[in-house]
Parts: sequence; structure tokens; C-alpha cells
Amino acid sequence: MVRKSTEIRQEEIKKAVLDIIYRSGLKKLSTKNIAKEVGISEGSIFRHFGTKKDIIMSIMDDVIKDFIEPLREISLQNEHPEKRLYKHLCKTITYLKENKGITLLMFSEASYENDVDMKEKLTHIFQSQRQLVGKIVSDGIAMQLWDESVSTDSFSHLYMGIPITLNVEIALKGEDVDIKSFCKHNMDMLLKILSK
Amino acid sequence: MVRKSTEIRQEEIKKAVLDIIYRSGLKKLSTKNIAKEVGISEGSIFRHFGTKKDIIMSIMDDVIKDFIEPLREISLQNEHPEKRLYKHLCKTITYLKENKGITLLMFSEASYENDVDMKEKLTHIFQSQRQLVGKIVSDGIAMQLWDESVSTDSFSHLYMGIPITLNVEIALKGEDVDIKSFCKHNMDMLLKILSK
DNA sequence: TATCTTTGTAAGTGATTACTCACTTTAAGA
DNA sequence: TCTTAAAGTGAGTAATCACTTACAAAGATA
Repeated sequence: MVRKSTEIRQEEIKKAVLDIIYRSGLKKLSTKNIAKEVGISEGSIFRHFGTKKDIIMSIMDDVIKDFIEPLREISLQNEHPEKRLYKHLCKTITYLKENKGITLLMFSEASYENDVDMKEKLTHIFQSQRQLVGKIVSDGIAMQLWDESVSTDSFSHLYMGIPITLNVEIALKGEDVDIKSFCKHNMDMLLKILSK
Repeated sequence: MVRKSTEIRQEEIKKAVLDIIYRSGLKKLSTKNIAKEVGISEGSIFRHFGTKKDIIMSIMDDVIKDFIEPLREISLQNEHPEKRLYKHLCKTITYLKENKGITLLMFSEASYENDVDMKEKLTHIFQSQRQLVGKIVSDGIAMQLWDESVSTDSFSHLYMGIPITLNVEIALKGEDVDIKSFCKHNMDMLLKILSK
């Protein structure tokens, strides 16, 4: 019997959740399967997390820490808006590619359970991401680099579609993407919208 | 005991599925709840559909008939590409608004079950929609109306993000949308991308 | 070495799942 | 009016779900 600290087990459990989700879908995400994946008994899961929901919520907190916060830094930097927009896009696509299970988990779990807390956290993540793009765009317009008739709201809506559509394609077809060329092509289109 | 034909009951069952999904989320979509919503016994459900999966698949067929086919007509019409693109966009947004449960059902059920048949049908719907936009764009480029350096693939990817993001926002916040102004704003941005 | 907290487990819990089956009721056609 | 096929029912099925509990073992500290 190997004993590990709660901290380590929590990480192992969260990793197992993402692996199962990506490999087999949400239906297979049972506490029994999570335990099997980690290599502990089902009861042990509840030593380290109070409920199954707590596991998902903790993963969402990781997303905020590992993805939204870096995104915030990029957006609020004192750098040329075009460079910031490019970095924002690349960071988003890269995170998505490297964490395929996560977005799938968040969207499907939130709509499956229809749980208020989970929806709230997911909305926060989604809105933060959107607002940070909006900030870059309004900076660019204020600096008279970009077309002031472009609505930041409409633009950020369109922008959010890029990672979400990619996510859908990954979920449906397991398709992979070449980050560099993908970012470049999308950036070209975005700049055409923003140009005067 | 009221008796109705299988055809009518099938429609009632499919309507119940969408109502439950939109109102309470996928977790509440049990055959027991469907039966309760329709007002028949659980056993009756299986008189009219072989399995629960058959119900979902039948709903997806409805989407092809009621949404993809009209979209195909619009796209293949002999009309000015700009008009066709606008009609395609409006039809998409309108269908989404009037059938809020459907897209939610398709995406979450497909990723929940991770079922091959369901994923295949969903991919077909998704790809058809995307290809039809691509057709309009390549027509416009061939007619030398639009910038030939724009990749139809990248454009259609970006385009697909519009309905999907709207769908996510509806799912998360129950947000509604003013179709006319929403279409106009997005159309403006799309035309900027396509312009020479 | 003795104690005590933490981590582990096996075997449960009741609730819920999709689906079946033996049987009854309805309504249309002969 | 009689027959028959279709529609409806309620009580079942085994499987699975998240979670609990009583108890054992490990490892750090005294």
C-alpha cells in the first residue's frame, strides 16, 4: 500500500479526470473509473475531495490560474495592441491544444449538470477571456491604430468563436492544428476587420 | 387512456426531449422524465423508439431536414454572393434562436456519450454548414468580388464561430439576441475580411 | 517503542439508469 | 359484432451512480 499526501493525490485525481474525459467522454467519468485510473480505491477519492463536483470546480480554478491570469498579463501589458492581440490569440490556441480535455470537460459538464456554481465559474472564465480581448481592441482604437466604428463587443464575440470552433473540431474529429499557421491566418482576418 | 399514433407520439417525445434539455439540462433527460413530460408511461417510450439513442438520432435528422437543407438551397442559389452570405447567416442565427435546445442537445449528448454514430451525424451537420459558407465565398472570389488571398477554410472556420459562440452564451446565460442587429454587425465584419 | 493522525480499503448504502415483459385497452376493418 | 393489430401500462430487471462507514495500515512525532 503506497501512501501519498492529499496534495499529490488531488493532482493525480484531476489529471485522471482530464484523461478519462478526453479518451472516453463524460459518461465514463465516474468516481469508480477515476479511482481505477489513479490506482486507488473509490473510497479514497472522497478522502481527497468532498464531492465529485469539488474535483471539477478545482480544475476550473486551475484554468483561471494557469490560463486566464497569464492572459490578463498579456492584455494589460504596455505593448503595441497588435502584438498583444497576437499573443492573446496564440496563448489561447496553445492552451487549448495542450489541454484538450479541459474545455470539453467544462462545457459539457456545466451543460450536463446544469449546476449554478459550475455555470457561474465557467461564465467568469468565458467573460474574462472576452473582456481582455475587448481591452486590447479599445486600446488600439484609442491609439487611433484601428477603425473606431468597430464594436468591441461584436469583435470579441467573433474572436471567441475561434477557440470555441477549434474546440468543437477537436472534440468531434480529434483534429490537431498547426499553431503557428492557424494563428497567422486568423490574425490576418482579425486585422482586416480592425483596419481603418 | 388516450391513444395516439406512433407518428404523433414520436413528435411529442422529441418535443419533450428538447423542452427538458433546455429547461433542466442533460442530466434530467431520463426516459422516465421524458415519459412524464409527454404524459405516458415509461414503457410507452419504447413502443415508439427502440432506444433512447434513436430519439436523439431522429432529432438530428430533423436538423438536417429543417436547417441544413434550406441552408443548402440558399447557398446554391444563383444570387449575388453577398446576399447569399447574409441569408446564410440570418437563417443560422434564426434557427438557433428558435431551437435553443437542439444545439445544446447535440453537442453535449455527443460529447457525453462519445458515441460514434452520433458524432458522425453531428460532424456531417457541422461540416455541411461550413462547406456551404465556403461555397459562397469561393463563388464571390471567382466573380472577383472578394479578396482572393482569403482562405475559404480559415474564413469558414471563423464564420462557424459566430453561431457556436452565440450558442454558448445562450447556454450559459440564457441570453437572447436581436437577430437583425446581430446579423448586421457580424455581416459588416465578415465583409471587411472579404473586401479587397 | 508507543501514540496518533493521515491515508487506505472493502463492502456496503439508497437512488437512478435504460430497458423488458406479461398483460390490458383501444379502435379500426372484416 | 367479432377479430386483430397497435398503443398503453405497471412492475419488474441488472447495472451503475455518488457517496458512506467501519476498520486497517502506514508514517511521523513523542
